Order: sequence, then structure tokens, then C-alpha cells
Amino acid sequence: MRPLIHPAIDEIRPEAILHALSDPNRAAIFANIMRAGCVEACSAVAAVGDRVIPKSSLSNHFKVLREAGLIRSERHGVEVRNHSRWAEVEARFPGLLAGIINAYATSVGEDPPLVQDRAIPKSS
Amino acid sequence: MRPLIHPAIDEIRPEAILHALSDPNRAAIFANIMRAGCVEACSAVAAVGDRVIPKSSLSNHFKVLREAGLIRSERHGVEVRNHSRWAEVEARFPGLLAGIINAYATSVGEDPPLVQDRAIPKSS
DNA sequence: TCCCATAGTTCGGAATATCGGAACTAATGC
DNA sequence: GCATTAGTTCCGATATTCCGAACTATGGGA
Repeated sequence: MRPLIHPAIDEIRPEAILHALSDPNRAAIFANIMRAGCVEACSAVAAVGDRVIPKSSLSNHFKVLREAGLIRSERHGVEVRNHSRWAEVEARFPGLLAGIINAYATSVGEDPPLVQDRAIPKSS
Repeated sequence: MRPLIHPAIDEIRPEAILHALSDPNRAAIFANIMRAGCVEACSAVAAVGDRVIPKSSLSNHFKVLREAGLIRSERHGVEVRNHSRWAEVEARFPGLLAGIINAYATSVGEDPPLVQDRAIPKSS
């Protein structure tokens, strides 16, 4: 299990961000990470829309978001916590993420790609 | 040779735009269409950066941009003229295209994906 | 009208990427 | 030790991309 890889802020490329967010599932996960106080475990995502996502696919989605520079992932014991890197990305590419997230929000009227949270087990 | 297909403005989806522009070649072509007075023939693109693009690939790039709703293509005799649909897309997804184009422009310092125009033959 | 040149599309196969089930690792608790 | 939970990795099936070659469509001569 190799360590989690994060690009430095000046290594982040627009094409990687666009590719990562061109998948509506990943865009929904990323939007959710920002809404949910910037922390979301992989296991907190059960489904996007009405489609259940297998965990190998979820793991890969988080990897793509991470390696695009959109999130920062840290292992905490057995789980991984994901933080949005919005502020860093916004500083480097002003308006990029807002434009994308707003565009998805605009098109939600026709096709809501909302993340359905899995009930988090007795973690308190 | 089937007719050129353009989505209606309310059929344009953010994921299609992001996918289309997540390819630096296509992003460079699109940026060039906007810079060059919103008209550019397929044959006017010879290369992006130092990489020559075969015309079957170019044809496909224009198709992806067109079907994402980013450009409008019209046949004029033997050639095709491409117009940016910036204004329409901006009206539906404010800030999206500006954010993307600016992001690529920002990262140009490290890796310029500029379109090299082919000399247009005696077309006047 | 026939022929040619030009602009662009379509075909098809190789290379590449994505998806997801099954097996695996790593941490924690009993 | 064994079980459970969280997540990753492996790998085969499927889908996508790339690009050379063949094709189509238009316009312009002779």
C-alpha cells in the first residue's frame, strides 16, 4: 500500500482538474467534500444519484481527485479523511472551481448527481 | 457524410464541456477559435505546440468540441467554418469558460499549448 | 462533362483507459 | 490468536482514443 500522492500546488495542471471533474460522479463527490465541512471518508459515499458505486471504483475516484490536486487525503487509523484543496486551487486558478461547481449546480435541475451519504456507524 | 450535429443550448452538459476541454489540444484549438475572430477552418490548424496533428484526429477534435456545444460548424462550399458559442455557453454557465481558459493561460508559463496556424492557401 | 485538387469524414485496428468483482493489506478490537 | 472494518490492488472485460488509409463532397478548370 504505497503512500498517498499529492501534487505540489504548482504542479497542478488544468487538464487534470478538468478530467477529474468531467466525471459527474467525481464532481458530485468533490462538491460534497466541500459542502460537508471539507472532510469526507471514502466509506461515507454510498451512491451518487440512484447508482451504487463499488468501492474499488470509489477508491479510484478518490485517487483521481487526489492526483489532480483537488483533495488532500490523510490516513487516520483505518480510515482516510479527505480535505478539499479549494483555497490552494482558487489561488492558482481563480474562478475555475467556482465556474465548474456552479455549472453542475445549474444543470442539476435536469439531472441531479447528488451524493447519498452512507450512515456513518457508531464512530463517535 | 451526415449533417453536423449541434446540441441546443439547454442540452449542453457541463461534463461534456469539461471532457472536451480536458484535452490540451482541444483547449488550444478552442482558445484559438475565440482569439481568431471566432472563425477557424479545420485546415487552419497544423500543429499544437510542436506536435503535428493528423487530420483524422483534428476532425475528431472538432467533432468533440461541436457536440459538447462549444462551437458551431457550418459548411461553406468545400470547407467548414467554426464559430465559438461562448456567448450562449456563458449565458447558461456563467464564468465556466473564462475560468478554464484563464487556467490554461496561467499554466502556459510552464507548457505553452499554442496552436500553430497553417498558412492559408490563396483563398482570398 | 470529365478530371483533378482540396477539405473534411469515416473506417478499422492497435494502443490506452475505465469499470468492477475478488483477493488482498492494514489497523483496531476482542 | 481471530474477526471486523476501511481501503487498495489485481486483473479481465469493456469502452475510448488515436491515426493511417480509404472515402465523400465541393469547386474549378480544360
